[in-house]
Amino acid sequence: MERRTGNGTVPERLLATATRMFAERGYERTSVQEIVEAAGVTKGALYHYFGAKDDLLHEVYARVLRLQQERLDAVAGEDAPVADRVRRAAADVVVTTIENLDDAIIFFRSMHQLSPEKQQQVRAERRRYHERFRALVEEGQRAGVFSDATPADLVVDYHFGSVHHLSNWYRKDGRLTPQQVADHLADLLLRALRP
Amino acid sequence: MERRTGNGTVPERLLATATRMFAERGYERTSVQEIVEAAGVTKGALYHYFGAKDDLLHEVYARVLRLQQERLDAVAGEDAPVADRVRRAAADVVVTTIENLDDAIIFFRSMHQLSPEKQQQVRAERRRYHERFRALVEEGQRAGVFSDATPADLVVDYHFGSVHHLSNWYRKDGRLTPQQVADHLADLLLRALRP
Amino acid sequence: MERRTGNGTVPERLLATATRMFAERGYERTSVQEIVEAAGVTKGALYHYFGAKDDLLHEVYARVLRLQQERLDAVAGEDAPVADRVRRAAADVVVTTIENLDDAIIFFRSMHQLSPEKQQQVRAERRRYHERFRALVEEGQRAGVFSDATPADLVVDYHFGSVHHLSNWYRKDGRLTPQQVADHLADLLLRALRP
Amino acid sequence: MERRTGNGTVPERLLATATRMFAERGYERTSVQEIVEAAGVTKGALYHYFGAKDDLLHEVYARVLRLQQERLDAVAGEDAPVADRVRRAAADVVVTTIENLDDAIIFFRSMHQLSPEKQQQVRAERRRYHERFRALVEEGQRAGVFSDATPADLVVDYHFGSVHHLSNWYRKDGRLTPQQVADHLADLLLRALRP
DNA sequence: TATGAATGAGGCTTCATTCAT
DNA sequence: TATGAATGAAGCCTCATTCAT
Repeated sequence: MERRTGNGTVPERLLATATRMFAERGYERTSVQEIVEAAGVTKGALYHYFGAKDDLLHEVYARVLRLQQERLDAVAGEDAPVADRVRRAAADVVVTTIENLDDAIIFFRSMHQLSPEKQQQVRAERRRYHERFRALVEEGQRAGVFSDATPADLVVDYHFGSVHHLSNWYRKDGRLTPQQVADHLADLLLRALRP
Repeated sequence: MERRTGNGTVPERLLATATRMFAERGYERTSVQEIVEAAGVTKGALYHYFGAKDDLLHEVYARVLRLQQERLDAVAGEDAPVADRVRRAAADVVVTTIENLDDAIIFFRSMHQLSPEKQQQVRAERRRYHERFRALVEEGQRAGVFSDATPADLVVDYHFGSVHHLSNWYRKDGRLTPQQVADHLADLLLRALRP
Repeated sequence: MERRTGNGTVPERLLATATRMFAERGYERTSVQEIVEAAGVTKGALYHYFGAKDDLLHEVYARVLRLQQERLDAVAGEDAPVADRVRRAAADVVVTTIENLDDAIIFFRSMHQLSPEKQQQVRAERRRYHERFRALVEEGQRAGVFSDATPADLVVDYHFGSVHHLSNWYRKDGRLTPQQVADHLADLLLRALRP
Repeated sequence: MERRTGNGTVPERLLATATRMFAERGYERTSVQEIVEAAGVTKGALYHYFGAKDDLLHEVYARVLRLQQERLDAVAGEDAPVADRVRRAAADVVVTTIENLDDAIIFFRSMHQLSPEKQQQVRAERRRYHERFRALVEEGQRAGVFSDATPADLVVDYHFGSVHHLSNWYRKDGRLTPQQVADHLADLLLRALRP
């Protein structure tokens, strides 16, 4: 039976603590000892639930990827004009990224700390996400609602660059709400795609 | 007098080696021992020229920042319509980023490994660059050649996100040349800014 | 549970070994590597119990200070004429210093190797000891059993100089027993204090 | 020809700088690099004049020992009652110690940093000094002007303990002048020796 | 006389992981 | 399920000394 001493189960607490600390100081600068102390458990407990330190990191990636893929699949599958779906997908990924900014910071900074196999796996899932988004853009280009001056691949990378970059500049206490930022960035994308 | 064994002076060789290795495996996963072995010198020699491991990292940043600021200042100061200058600046930063992709990979991934003071310094210089670029966009907005639907700040972050992101997807052996990528990305920016 | 291989627990063995080696060769000339080898454990074990090399040194100081303060407090609080109490305190500190000569050697030679904070702390406790002893001398001066030709402060430093100096000349195999040395030194002090 | 760039010749400047730094931070915590920088010369220059770092330390010892032996020989050889000569010798060593407090700090703290041969040599010269002083005390004991309750050896160590200890408590800005301290300490010694 | 780049050995500390309990 | 003492490898850095110039 899982013990509960703070909020959530032990593995949940460990993952939440690790996420926060990895985002604050970086993966390599956060020791296992510090994580277990902050989570209020012992090393033995951590190794009971996670085989290695980088399993914690991998869990963060898995969580982010799962969430974003689900959101994209949902939006892409809606019954709406393609331009609307692209706009909503573009804005949605901004909002969820901001809402999980710690995850995003880790995501774009620590991937090379994963073991090669796990990196491979993460890259494959990211590609799947990219492909899905690209398909949406291409659908719009074929339909003539988007300019096809720029290859869809590049368009996707263009937009996702700005999403990654959020972790470098967005501040919770800034003057724009997550939704406002999302609307602006989606708007820039749509304007760039105007025929 | 500086000794030469191999190409360049010892500090040059150390910096070049470190740059390559930091880009390949990340700063934390590259040991000082590995750097000096690859550069063919001893640890003592490294510490004769660099006070600490993160001085090597700081040098990479200084080099990138100096180069990009110079290029931007040159382009921004030209005697040409503002839209042309923005397009050239936007494309130029893409080309120089691709030409120094190792630097870029390091730049966007390892800044938090710098000591707090060095981070401060780098952040200040980045801000200066950002401000210069933003001023250019605002100039275009005031002149009416660019839409002012989006705050100039956000526009700059939008574009620079895509520049940062280059280090995640651009491959030297891909099908687009650096100049082609640059033209596409600058074009996307300009299209997004159309009134 | 604490492991035992040899005499005492691991931290006890480490401290005993370090004390001996610091006294023999000095703190700076004793490496952590040598300590753990002599104690039959690994470096990791040492750092499991002591946060830094100078924690070992600090422990020596803490032990000496605690012991001497306890002895002084006990003697000073006795119900006996003040001259007797001073004589006993003066002799007692000589005996315990000789009985812990390694500690004493370290004490008077290595204090400046402690971190500034730990030095501060040690200094504060030494002062407390000094004050207690000085109060005793002043009591005798006020009572007229001691000459007040010399400030009590100086008297205390005079006597303690000879205690410190023991670590420079006393040899276990010399012709005087610890008690004989103690009696002589206490006698010198009391004779110097005769009105 | 010896170059002069600051005050004194290069070797003089080096020795003066090293003395100050050894006293302030300790021998081991002062690097050769720091000494040469503070003295305004280069490493090559230091090694031109001194064969090794610990030659600097040895010079400090040689200087102290030479000076004190000269003073003691002069006082002891005077034509005056033995009690007066002892009092003057006892006071004189206090004054010269305070006047060269840096030397004294080093002397009583760093001897074990010398090479074994140099330690041996220093010990031999100290013994010579000790013997001369002891002879003086014994002369007084035989003459009946001093009590012989305490062995002369112990009397000398008693007094010299207080001299060593000066480096632990004496402050230039304290309320007693060097001469006052010297008089008090010599007085304590003479009072202790009263028959 | 002096330079200062370079050496090479060694110093202290950190840390992910294991394992007997 | 968990503990936490212990391991062992590796990490960054310091420094006295040498030597070609």
